[in-house]
Amino acid sequence: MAEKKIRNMEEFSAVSGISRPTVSKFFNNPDSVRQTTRAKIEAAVEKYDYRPNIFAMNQNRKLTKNVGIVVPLLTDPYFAEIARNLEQRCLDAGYRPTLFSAHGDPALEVEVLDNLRSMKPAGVLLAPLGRASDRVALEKFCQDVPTLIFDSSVDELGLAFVGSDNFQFTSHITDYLCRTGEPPCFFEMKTPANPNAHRRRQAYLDAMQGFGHAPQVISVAGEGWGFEEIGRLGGHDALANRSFGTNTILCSNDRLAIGFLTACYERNVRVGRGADCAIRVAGQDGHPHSRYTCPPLTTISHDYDAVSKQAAEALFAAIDGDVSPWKSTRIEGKLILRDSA
Amino acid sequence: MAEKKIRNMEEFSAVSGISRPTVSKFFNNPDSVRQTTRAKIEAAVEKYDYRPNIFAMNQNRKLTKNVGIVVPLLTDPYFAEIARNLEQRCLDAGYRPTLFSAHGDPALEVEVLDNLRSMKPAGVLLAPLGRASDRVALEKFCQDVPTLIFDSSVDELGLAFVGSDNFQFTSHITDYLCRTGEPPCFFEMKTPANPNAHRRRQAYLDAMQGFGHAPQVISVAGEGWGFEEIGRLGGHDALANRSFGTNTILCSNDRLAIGFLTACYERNVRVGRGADCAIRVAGQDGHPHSRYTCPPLTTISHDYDAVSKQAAEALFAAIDGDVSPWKSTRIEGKLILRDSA
DNA sequence: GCAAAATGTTTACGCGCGTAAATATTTTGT
DNA sequence: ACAAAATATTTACGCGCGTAAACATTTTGC
Repeated sequence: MAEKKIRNMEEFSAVSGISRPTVSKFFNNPDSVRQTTRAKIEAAVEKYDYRPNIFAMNQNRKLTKNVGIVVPLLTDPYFAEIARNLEQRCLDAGYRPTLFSAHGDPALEVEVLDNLRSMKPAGVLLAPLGRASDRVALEKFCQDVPTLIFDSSVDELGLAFVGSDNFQFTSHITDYLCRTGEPPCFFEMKTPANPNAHRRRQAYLDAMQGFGHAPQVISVAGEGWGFEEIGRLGGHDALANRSFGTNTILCSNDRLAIGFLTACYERNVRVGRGADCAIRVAGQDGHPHSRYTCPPLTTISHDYDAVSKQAAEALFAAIDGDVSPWKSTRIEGKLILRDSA
Repeated sequence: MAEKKIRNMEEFSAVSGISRPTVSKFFNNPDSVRQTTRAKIEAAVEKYDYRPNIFAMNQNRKLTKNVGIVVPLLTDPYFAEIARNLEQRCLDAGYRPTLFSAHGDPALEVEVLDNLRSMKPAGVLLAPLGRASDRVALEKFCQDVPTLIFDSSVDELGLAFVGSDNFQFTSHITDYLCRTGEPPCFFEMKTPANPNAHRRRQAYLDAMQGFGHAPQVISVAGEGWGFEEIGRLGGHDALANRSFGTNTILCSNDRLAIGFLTACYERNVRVGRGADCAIRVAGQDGHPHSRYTCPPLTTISHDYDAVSKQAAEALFAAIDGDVSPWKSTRIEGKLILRDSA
């Protein structure tokens, strides 16, 4: 290092002893040049700390190495965690990931996609807002940009869908709850943000029927993405009105459960599976925080690794020209037994 | 809309009836052209949905409108929240923010900065990893790119520092705890990730001395960014060994406190300020999750709005040519009284 | 060792826009 | 209404790199 500063690929090609077009090829794909020349170029890169100008690079290439990662709400640790996972996979595959969040706002989601479009991304990993999304805008975007939908499915949008198997999630945990105590009531938002919630409710109803139990769904009011507060307030109401027919509550998701646990605490309702406990509470998602509630929350966890792996690989395959038809991949969750149920 | 597609600024200038250089000026700064021409261009933008190619735009401009926002760990809701705040302010000011996370890894932090450099950002808002950061790399970066440091100060790095007043944080909450019950013990990590922790410990020691109480610091082992688990494990140890001289625990930060509360729960230690409670626990940060612990966590909260506002404004001022000398702005926190203490 | 295949070099052009200079047109102040 | 100031237009070049074509060189297989 510490040689004179290289200003552009022309100068770099001079000092590296390799012609500019070949250098250009190298930066597009190091494997596209001979091993010996690759070594020479890499040595020069090391020595002169040269990097091609990304703006000039991307200007003429029809497809860049950019990949957009869009989530509905980055302040939700679940999305932050899956985004982190995806980001790493993009990096490992030689792409340049960029993170975006709609922050729960449909207008912002559209804005983000518009912005993304101008980056000519090779592909996009998109977790839509769900119900609130501007369907037309999403469809238009997916027509222009190879987009893989994850977390929350919207019809047959994009290249494919990869997410968790919400039916299995709820079946499995309902099953567990039924076999270890009273059958659960289902605690959910009346107007959930995304369609996974509907699947979970349906899976609950199916599972209860399978067991021959009468299902009971408690739907609480509340809009937006402040799930904990919705769960807390709704929990207070439901507990005050003795809405629950059994002593077991299955929440539609962990954030709702976290709020519900707070309501229980505030009402002095002891939660857990011990003899001295009044109710059992379970969540769904394997939220990073669920380990640290009091009591620690029994839940069924997304397989973060598997979801992000399948999603990333499917997108990369599509970018590389794979034109398999739309399909939906749903990955099973794992039950995490803790003290709350 | 729905006219033929405009391919570049040349074509756009034709249909808008304004010369290309003027159109170019407009996109650089809409206020730099006459109102009448601005209206014409904006009408054409609306009609043809044209947007200049950002790669071509940024190629020749010495300074782009890009702003990087770098945090140590985006999966921490505290950083996610402050990043969201900053992002919005950048957008409002007409910049193009891009979010980055070092994911707790010093090597990744350097990589992020390297990546950022190639984006020729007008400025960067950087919350360093802290102790683990590659000091030399940071300094070099700050020399090349106008960088405002926030959250965690590193000497007199960058343009300026904006963050919370950690001395005030700890003084204030120590004060509160002393006046409402037994004086607090201080619960912290032995090798904290960032320098704020040292300030907090010192502020605790000072405050206790001011009250004439004997301070007691419990430093627990643990590396990395899994604060909750460190707090939980350390909490178990400390409780088992009866390390606490008083019934009041002030945690160095909320995530540590959250883990500590879990340890209390697991050991059947009742937390709160009621007569039937064994200990009081308080945190520091106003973590988004602190409202939903059991019991809800008494803490002292960052003024997210004020920090992000001051940080963003200071950066924008510097970008606009303001060359005021380095300074440190520290913003006071607000006590949030809840049930835990 | 030789021809075929693979890879590299030379040359040349274009991408879409920033920007400078000279000139033309409009707006402003009085 | 007129000169001065402000703003637009015309013309032209350059940024740094992608990429195509024709050609030269190296590598590979047998």
